[in-house]
Amino acid sequence: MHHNRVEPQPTTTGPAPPALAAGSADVGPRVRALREERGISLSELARRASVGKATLSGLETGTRNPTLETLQAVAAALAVPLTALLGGAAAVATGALRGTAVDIALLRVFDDGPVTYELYRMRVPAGLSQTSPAHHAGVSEHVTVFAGHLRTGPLDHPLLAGPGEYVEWRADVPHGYAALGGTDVLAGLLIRYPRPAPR
Amino acid sequence: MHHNRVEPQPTTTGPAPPALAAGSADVGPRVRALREERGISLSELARRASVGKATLSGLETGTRNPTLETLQAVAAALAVPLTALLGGAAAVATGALRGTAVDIALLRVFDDGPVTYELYRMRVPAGLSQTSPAHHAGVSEHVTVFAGHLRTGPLDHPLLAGPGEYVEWRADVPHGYAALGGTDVLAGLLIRYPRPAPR
DNA sequence: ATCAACCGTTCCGTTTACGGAACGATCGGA
DNA sequence: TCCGATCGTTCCGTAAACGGAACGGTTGAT
Repeated sequence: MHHNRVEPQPTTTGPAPPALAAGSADVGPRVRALREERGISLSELARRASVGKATLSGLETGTRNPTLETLQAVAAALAVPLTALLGGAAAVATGALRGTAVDIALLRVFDDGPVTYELYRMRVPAGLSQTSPAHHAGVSEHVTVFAGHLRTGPLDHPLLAGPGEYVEWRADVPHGYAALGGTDVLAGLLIRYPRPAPR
Repeated sequence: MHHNRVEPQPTTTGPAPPALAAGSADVGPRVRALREERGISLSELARRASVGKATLSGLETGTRNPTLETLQAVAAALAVPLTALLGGAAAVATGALRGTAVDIALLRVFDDGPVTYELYRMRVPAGLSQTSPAHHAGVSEHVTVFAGHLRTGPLDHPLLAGPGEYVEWRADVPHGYAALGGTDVLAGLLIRYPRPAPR
């Protein structure tokens, strides 16, 4: 590793960042996979991206710590979004796993002044269901179903949504999620928190 | 610029990649915005991310070309996905810079085997419209409208979608986005890039 | 008015990612 | 069986990103 100084922790202010494993950096294997998928050689890709073979070799084998510029050049030569090289990598600090039946991943938090939005991608395995306790007053949930058939919303007033459909409800009561029929449900979930706690 | 050698073009094989404007690298402003959103100082963020103030200053002002490691450390300290720092950056090889009318933010990339998905949140100001050039063959776009009324899709076969509605189309032709009526359109946009399209 | 604390930038020596040029290995065609 | 072409890795000098320390500017308490 590189700049992992031992940090005697002068810590004037903050309690220092969480350890957060370097993680997220299987960029090398990803690039190599994308390249081989296209059936082109390391030399050829280096040529197309206008980077040195040494650079690309070091990137793929993980023995170097590439610059943004290098990553951009390689992504362009592979004709993929730059972000594809960093892929599932995301591994956010906040990554929240909520319960077992529902596979839910926090995509992004928007802090729009007096309101906070949390955007999730949610997958409910076929036939499974899960309940969730009430949130604070004013919180609402907004679900867009992409695949499967979902029963969701307050436990005493459930809502149904199929592919392409959108439902929303006030989430200050206990609510649930259930996948109906034989297919998994894939959906986007947006939770709106009025007047949230900072951070 | 940095490694923009004049390229006498030995060109054994490929015709070399398109120029591809460095683009995509408004990383600095984005980091600064995220930091100020949280109300923390440059010094404080540098401390939390365990990077030098000089490094962070150079990153935010765009006078340095950060390494992946630096970007990861900063993203972690900001508690956002690494991809969020590269955000609208998505300006891919597809050359799809989406211009001024549509305010579009990359939320997340899913790399599911042979396909890449990009999830965006999109806002089209009331009354405005914008067109976008064709993407690669096989690329499709999927829009879920949350608010407002959107006219979108291929220029010669436009689609309409109101709140909660979902539309999709093949994006390998020129297409557009327009907000109808008096309200802004807020929508989720999912772009699907099928993988292998080697030369 | 003074001063300590902090801000963001700039300077500087060290570390390291960079491209080019080697290297041995592998593969086809003469 | 050569042998030229290309493969991916390694070596090397250069360019630049790095962290630390200084800088001047601003703020708030004494």
